[in-house]
Amino acid sequence: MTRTADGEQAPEDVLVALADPIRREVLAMLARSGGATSTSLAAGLPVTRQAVAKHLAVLDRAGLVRAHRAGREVRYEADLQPLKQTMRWMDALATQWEHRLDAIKELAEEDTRP
Amino acid sequence: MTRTADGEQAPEDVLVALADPIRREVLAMLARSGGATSTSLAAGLPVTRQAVAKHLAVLDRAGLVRAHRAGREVRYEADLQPLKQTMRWMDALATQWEHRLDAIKELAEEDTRP
DNA sequence: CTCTCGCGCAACCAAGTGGTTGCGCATTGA
DNA sequence: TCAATGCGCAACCACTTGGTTGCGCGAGAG
Repeated sequence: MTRTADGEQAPEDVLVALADPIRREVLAMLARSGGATSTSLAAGLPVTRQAVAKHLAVLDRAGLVRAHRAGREVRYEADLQPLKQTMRWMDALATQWEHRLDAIKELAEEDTRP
Repeated sequence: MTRTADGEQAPEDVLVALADPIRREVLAMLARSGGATSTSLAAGLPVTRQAVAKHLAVLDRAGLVRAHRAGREVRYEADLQPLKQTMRWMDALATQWEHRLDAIKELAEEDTRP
C-alpha cells in the first residue's frame, strides 16, 4: 500500500484501481464472499490466477484489499475505507472547482451590467 | 462523450480521466480561468500542445469538458456534473459492498454464538 | 492578398499494462 | 514420506498510453 509523504492515502491509486472492470469485479466478489484467494477468484473470472494476482497487487497498493497468509493460502479481504477517503477527496475537488467557476460567472454578469 | 446504452454517463471514463495528474491539472486550470484553448493550456504545462489536445480528448470522452469553436480557436470549458455523478456512483458501490461485509460479519458472530 | 496563428492529422517512439505460459518452492493431507 | 496444491517469480507477448515531431489547412489580421 503506497502512501503519500504526509501519511495520507494516495487517491490516485484508488482511481487507477477502480478504473478497471475486472478489479471492480474482484472487489465485488470479495465483498460478497468476505474473503477469497487468488485461485478461487480466478475460478469465477475469465482470466488466469496470475492475472488476478496482478490485479490484487494493484488493489493492495491502493489499500482496497488486505492480504492474510493462512498456511499455504493467501486470503484477501476488501477494505472500503480508502474508497470513502477518495470520495471525500473528490468532493473537496468538485467544491473547490465549482466555487471558482461560480466566481467567474459572477464576474461575467458584472461585465454585462452597466 | 461516450454514454452507456441506458443513457447514463459511464463512470469508468471519469475514473480513467481523473487518474492522470496532468488531466487533473488541466481541469483545475479550466476551473480557475473559466475556459482556455489547448495552446494556452500547454503554455502552463510541461508538455506540448498536441499532448494537451489528447488529454482534452480524454476529458471530453468523460464529459468533463465541452469544446466551443470560436473562429480559429477552440475554447474548452469544465463541466463538473459527471464528477458529481461519479461520486454518487461510488457512494452506491461503497454502500452496497459495505452492507454485504456487515452481513458476513453478523453471520460470523452467529457462528461463535452457541 | 498574403502572412501568421491555431488547430488537426499522421507517423513514430518509449514505457506501461494486461495477459499468458512455465517453473520452482513450500505447505499440507493422505 | 510423498504427491498434490497453492503461490510467487520470470520471461515473454500484444496492445495501449503519453509523449514527440512534422506537415497541411483554414480563419483572421495587416
